[in-house]
Amino acid sequence: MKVLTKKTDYAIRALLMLGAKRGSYLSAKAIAVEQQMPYQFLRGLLQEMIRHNLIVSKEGVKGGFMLERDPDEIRVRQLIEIFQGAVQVSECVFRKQICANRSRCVLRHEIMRIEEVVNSEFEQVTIGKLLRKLNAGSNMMSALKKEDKTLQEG
Amino acid sequence: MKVLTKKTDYAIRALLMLGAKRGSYLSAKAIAVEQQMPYQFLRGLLQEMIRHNLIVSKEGVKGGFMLERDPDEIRVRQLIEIFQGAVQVSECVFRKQICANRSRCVLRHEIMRIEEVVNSEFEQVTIGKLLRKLNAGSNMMSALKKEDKTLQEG
DNA sequence: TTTAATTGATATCAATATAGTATCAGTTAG
DNA sequence: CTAACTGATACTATATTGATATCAATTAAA
Repeated sequence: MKVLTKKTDYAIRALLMLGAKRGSYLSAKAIAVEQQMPYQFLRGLLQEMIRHNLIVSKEGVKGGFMLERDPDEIRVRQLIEIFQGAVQVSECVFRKQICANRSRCVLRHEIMRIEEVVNSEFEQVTIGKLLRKLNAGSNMMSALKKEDKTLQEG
Repeated sequence: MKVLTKKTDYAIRALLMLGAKRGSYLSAKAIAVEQQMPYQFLRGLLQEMIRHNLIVSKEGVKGGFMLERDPDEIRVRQLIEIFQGAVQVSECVFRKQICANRSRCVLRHEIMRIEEVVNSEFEQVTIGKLLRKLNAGSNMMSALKKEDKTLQEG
């Protein structure tokens, strides 16, 4: 069971880079190299994010992409919805319809409850929050490097 | 983002049927017909569950499958692990390895936290619990039918 | 004004995962 | 003996995921 697909993973990391360079344009190539992602694949993701008004672009030399919204307003939940579709339990049947199969119903109900838990968790993770952790951590890393060889797990 | 695949969905519902008929053998065919699942596909799932000691089987005429363990000890989390693999975030890298990419690290850490929430939720849902809901609900359904046309959502 | 660095748009492909089917051998109750 | 079963396994189809390729349009700068 995979929580994040490559698309979402790449998209989030691209946004983190854009969030760290707010105000200036960053090219797809620069992101792809830095984050080690397939260039053309990433470009597709960036275009998708433009369509969802998360970022803007500028064509031509010195062009690139720039964060459009406040990083604290960009939620991982939305990114999951864009790139993986909304979290959903097996097939959705119409509301107020008679349950063809009772056990299916009970199971669905239970899963829907968990689904909401998951959604609210992802709702709370924003690009802004991740950026702050990123910054806080980089100091921690250096500190760790000096006093201990044990680094963070990959 | 699909939480349960058909495999897990079918497996759980098959277990619910077996749980409702504890002590006697139920054939794959009976389950497939009642639950409207593809017969051969279901058989594969049942065999997988035998391998994991969740159920036992008897060959020949009047053979079939029977629940091996206490329904309260069969957790949806385990079924997800069997049929969809353990919940995991993008690719796993070895522990205590140096983080090649810091943003990947931070992201992973956050997702792992949510992953644990999801796991503990699914850990708490057992076949036993679902069975009790199933029984509780069937009464409710009849009650509803009498006083109101509004039935449960599919 | 030409050129190189860029995005826009889109087509295609490969790999993997999911869902489902088919077949045949072995077991067993009646 | 036979029909109703499971065991085992091979196969197919479809969908999803991940990735590549191509060409036109735009733009900063030499």
